[in-house]
Amino acid sequence: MSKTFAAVKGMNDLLPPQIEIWQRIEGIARKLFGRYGFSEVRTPIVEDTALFVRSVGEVTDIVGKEMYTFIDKGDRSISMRPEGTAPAARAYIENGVANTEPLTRWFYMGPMFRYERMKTGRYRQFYQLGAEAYGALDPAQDVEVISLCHEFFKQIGVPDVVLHLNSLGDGSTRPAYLELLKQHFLPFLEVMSPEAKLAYEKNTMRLLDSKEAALQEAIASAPAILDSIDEGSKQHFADVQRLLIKLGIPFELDRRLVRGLDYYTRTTFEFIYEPKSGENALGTAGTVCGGGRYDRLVHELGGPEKPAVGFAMGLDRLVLLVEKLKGIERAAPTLFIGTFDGPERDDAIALVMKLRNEGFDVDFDPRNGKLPKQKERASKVNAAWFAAYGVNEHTARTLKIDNMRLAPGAPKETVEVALDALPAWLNSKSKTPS
RNA sequence: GCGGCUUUAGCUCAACUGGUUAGAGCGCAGGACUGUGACUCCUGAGGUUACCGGUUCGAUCCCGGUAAGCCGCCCCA
Repeated sequence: MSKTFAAVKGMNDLLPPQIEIWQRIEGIARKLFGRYGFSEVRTPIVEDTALFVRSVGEVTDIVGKEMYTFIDKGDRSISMRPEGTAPAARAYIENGVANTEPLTRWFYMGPMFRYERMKTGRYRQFYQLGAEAYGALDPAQDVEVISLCHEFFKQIGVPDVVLHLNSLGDGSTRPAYLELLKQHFLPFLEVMSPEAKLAYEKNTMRLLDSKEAALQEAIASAPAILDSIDEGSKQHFADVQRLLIKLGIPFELDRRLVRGLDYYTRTTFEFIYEPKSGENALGTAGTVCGGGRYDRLVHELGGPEKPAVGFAMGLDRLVLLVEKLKGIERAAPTLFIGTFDGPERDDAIALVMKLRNEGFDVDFDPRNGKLPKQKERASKVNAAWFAAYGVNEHTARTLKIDNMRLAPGAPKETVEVALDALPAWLNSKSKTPS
């Protein structure tokens, strides 16, 4: 016996029937994002390590300890992308897109890689769907992007996703605010865990979304960044809220929402799954989408001064929710054709292929076998209709087609359709899957 | 990275305080019914009890290690 292999920890096979959920979600995304004016881009899985160090931030966990980094044969430091914003920005700059159009709206979907401790909905190879809008400073751009997320959750059928909103300001007032925060948390240094102390030193704002029990009181009384941001950002944020209300998109102001990546400025938001009743299938990993404005990133990466807003959604979590909430809707053939031994079998097979090539969902059992078995198979794949094709049908040029979606015990329903009339008949049936 | 829990058939789970052919339901395969599914009945296949080691006359059960999965922290989508 030779050794059997298992997928690398944290990386999963996506197989039928679950894959159908992925395809459905991705299909909805392509249509909806397209309608919002966003075009798809695909960037490489790996990038120069320095790209992520510069954009995501050297002290973040993502860059500090979670990247899959290696030296390639040309002695370059390469990293598998841990997120999609930096690669998109790199592509935007490298291809000089800003020179060809003043406003650019992109979306991407694909695998990202982070070496993390696994949990439900959190894997080392995970899938993100993200959007980036470059070139508009106007609050309308923030709101367009948020509206896109909002509508997307609606269309894929995931309710109870709550929009949390905050603003981090344009950065000019941040040093002063950080000083204020440090003052505030100073008396609590003794009760902090080592991790929290580290955060205090390196990334003080992160303390605001810590779940440490000893810090909850300190967090509740901490100064809000919203109170110390610059006037321009305040006005911007007010406009964003006004527009959201106009669009009927509910939101909650969340002063603790700071987000981890260094590049965020002004508006930041998260969509968090918060079911009103019952268990939360995602536990504490309820953030299903995170995003915001990053007006300086493009310039900091060597590009032109271009403001930008974007977000990234974790598809793994959404698939989990859709599966739990709606189950899996399998694609099913409209018509299943049973075959027999004998010369007419070739004609039956030819008929199946012809109908398929004309655009109909028609299936058969390539193993042939007994007719009851074939009909059982038709039932298993949830075919809507079943017809045998043998010598009788071949000479009569007519199929007797049984309805396979009757309630158990209901009287049989059989229709006779001439072979020539099959395409027309299928056309009338193909849009009625129970 | 830290703390805790878990792992038995393809799936969901059993097996008294360690006791010798590890069971069930679902699913899968075949038959009852050689040209018509579902319901019913019968039959069958499928397990080194995650892996490695220890204690014991004897381990699915107790102990240790490893791996994978789950919960919380951390982090984040």
